Amino acid sequence: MTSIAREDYLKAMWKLGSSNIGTLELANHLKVTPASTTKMILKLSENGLVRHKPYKGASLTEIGLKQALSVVRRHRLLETFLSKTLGLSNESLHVEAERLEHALSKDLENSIAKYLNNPVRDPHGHPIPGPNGEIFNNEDILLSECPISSTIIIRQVPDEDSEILIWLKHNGVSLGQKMYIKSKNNFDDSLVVEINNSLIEISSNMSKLVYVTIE
Amino acid sequence: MTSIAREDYLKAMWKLGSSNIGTLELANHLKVTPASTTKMILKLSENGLVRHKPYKGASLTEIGLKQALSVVRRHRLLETFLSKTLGLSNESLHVEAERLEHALSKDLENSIAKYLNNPVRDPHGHPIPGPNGEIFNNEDILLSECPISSTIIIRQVPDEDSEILIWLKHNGVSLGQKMYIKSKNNFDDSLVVEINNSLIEISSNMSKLVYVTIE
DNA sequence: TAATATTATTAGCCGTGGCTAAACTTTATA
DNA sequence: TATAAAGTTTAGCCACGGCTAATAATATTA
Repeated sequence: MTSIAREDYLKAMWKLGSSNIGTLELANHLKVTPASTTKMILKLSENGLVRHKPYKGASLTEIGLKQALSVVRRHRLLETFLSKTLGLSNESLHVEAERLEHALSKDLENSIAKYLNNPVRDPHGHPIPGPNGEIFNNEDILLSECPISSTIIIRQVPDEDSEILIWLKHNGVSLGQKMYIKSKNNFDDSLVVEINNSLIEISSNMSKLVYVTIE
Repeated sequence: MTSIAREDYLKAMWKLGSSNIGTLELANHLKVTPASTTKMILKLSENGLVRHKPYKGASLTEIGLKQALSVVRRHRLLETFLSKTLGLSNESLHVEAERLEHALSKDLENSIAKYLNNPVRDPHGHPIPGPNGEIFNNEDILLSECPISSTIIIRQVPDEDSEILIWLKHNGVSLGQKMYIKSKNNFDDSLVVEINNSLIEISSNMSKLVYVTIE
């Protein structure tokens, strides 16, 4: 009744937000056709994991959400585990965890969590849901929404799309890093920030993928 | 074209020996019906991984063998890795590795092998095939075949069937352990061995599952 | 050797999770 | 508001990997 495909759908829905997820949106995210997506949504709906209003969109039920968070937990624990033991680069962590997350038993999940001292953030700074789906209160805000002249600390970077990760690394942007926001370009919303006494420009797209706290 | 099921068939065939593997035998090992097994054998045969003579039995081709050994390598590396990092008990290692082995990328396999310094034996003493299927010359012999009055060292214990593992542990039989073979019962082939100055009886079944070297 | 038991294969079904093509809603635009 | 475009669903196909029931080949044993 659970399967890799189903877990992938649930996780994708969780990533796409809380309600009214479009079939096309979900299909694109999973790289399958909309027809396949509709079919799966109906299946998950029958099983009480998803709410679905035809032509209007879908969303996770409580049970579906819990299962989605279980997958996310396994994913992020695996990233943390592989990072700590093997020292894999941040760019490769995601894709490896993506394959392994479906094969992790509850026992092994528990062992890994214990080994890591029940971490609440993964190597990208993302919160790791607890064993019952509890997620700590996440007060981080998007870099793009920070006021000018504030000093901020990088808290979360994406785990997918390794190009961005490589760009970030190349420009010395890593978790825990402090930056000072110098100015914002009103035309394209790009930022100029000071980091280690040097100035770098951060595009609007980029600044919408990075979460920070204001110091 | 590869899949979990196919990998399971290949690995099972490897375990069952080199040639003329019966459909029923394979089916029982995999806990599927003989009909399913025939079907899969035909598929694998079409793909050049298996040789098959109808009603006569099946065996792995060179390519099939290589793929089987790749699965075995992943399995044994995972057991070694989980044992070293998480300190899992020998009894639980097998079942966890069984699930993960199919989700291990070549990259991650390499990382783990490197991390472990390219081990040639897993925690049960089984040889770990190399990245191209090379397996070191295994000179261990079955405990059941040792002459009386020989001193031997335990080299390999089963990784499945945790009852046996628990019995072994309970009786102080672990890898590297020395024993002296006192006597053999000619009726049931059970052995009496001396281990840490105490005598234990080892049934014939058991002694056919443990590999040793003679000191 | 003939009857029987064992083992293997074939035929045909099922659920899963993809796909394409066609039909149907909803939304946007002229 | 009528039409076009975009998004969604349905219908029907396919490969995979199970299953049962029926048939066929091989082995055993009387």
